[in-house]
Amino acid sequence: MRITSQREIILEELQRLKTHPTADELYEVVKKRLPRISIATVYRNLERLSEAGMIHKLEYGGRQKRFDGDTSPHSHVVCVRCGRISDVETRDDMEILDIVVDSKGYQILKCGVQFEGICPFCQERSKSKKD
Amino acid sequence: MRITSQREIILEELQRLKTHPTADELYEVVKKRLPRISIATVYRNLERLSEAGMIHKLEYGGRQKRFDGDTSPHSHVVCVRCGRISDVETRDDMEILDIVVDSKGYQILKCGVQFEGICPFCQERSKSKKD
DNA sequence: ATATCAATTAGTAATAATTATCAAAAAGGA
DNA sequence: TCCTTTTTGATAATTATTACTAATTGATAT
Repeated sequence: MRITSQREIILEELQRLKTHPTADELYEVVKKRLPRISIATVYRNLERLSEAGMIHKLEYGGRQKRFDGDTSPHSHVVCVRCGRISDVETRDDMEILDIVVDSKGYQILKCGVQFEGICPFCQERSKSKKD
Repeated sequence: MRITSQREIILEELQRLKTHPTADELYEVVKKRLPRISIATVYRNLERLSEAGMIHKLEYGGRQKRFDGDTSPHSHVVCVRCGRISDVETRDDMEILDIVVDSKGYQILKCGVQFEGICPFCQERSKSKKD
């Protein structure tokens, strides 16, 4: 993957923001440093960077994808009204109620374990395509 | 909320399916019993029914929303490739590894706690609108 | 430093999913 | 039955994202 100024700055700005921005929110920020950048470049690079594991794509809440420049393991809280995402601090010594109370002012409605993986159909598809 | 045949059948068919269908998948199923139904009616009712808490709207994975007619507490596994969602059995006597192994053939990549709530901004907005 | 060539870009068109609009139809009382 | 409000079907509009293409750029070999 080649290094371009667009790619570098998109990554830099995403890592600096702690807000889990949408593609267009990040576009507005990056545009201040690269006024001629295209929104398509932002989408493309967010996709490539997340494929490379350098950032995380968050597909919870709302219809817009959000992105996280912090790839260290941590939990999120999603606003069911506006789709905003914030980090939730979960240390080993914390009770679940401490987490809920300490959750950045969010009124917590629900919490649960979320699994991500590859379904049997997509596994089968990968095998036949040998990728 | 008035009872219409469209609303009844949408709810019935969603509760019968265990696949967490998208709106258009459910539309195809419902059309067999109500051939003249509009896709907009399906979208509208899924929204109303989930506001009423009679079904759950699942906004994980992929760009299409999925819906669950089973409102009892349970966990999900999301396919990162195709967005398919399946239930995950999590009994109190199960170790996390049992869950992972027993997860309907999914190859589990990630699991973590997911919180949902209302962010401070949306709480404030509710107050001023008095709803 | 220059030539080469695949990767990447800007700009924009196309697509996909969902929501909005509106006149007509149906629901649930009075 | 009549009346009012909700809901519907059909379709237009919107939103978010992806696809396309000619031009540009980055990395490498010369």
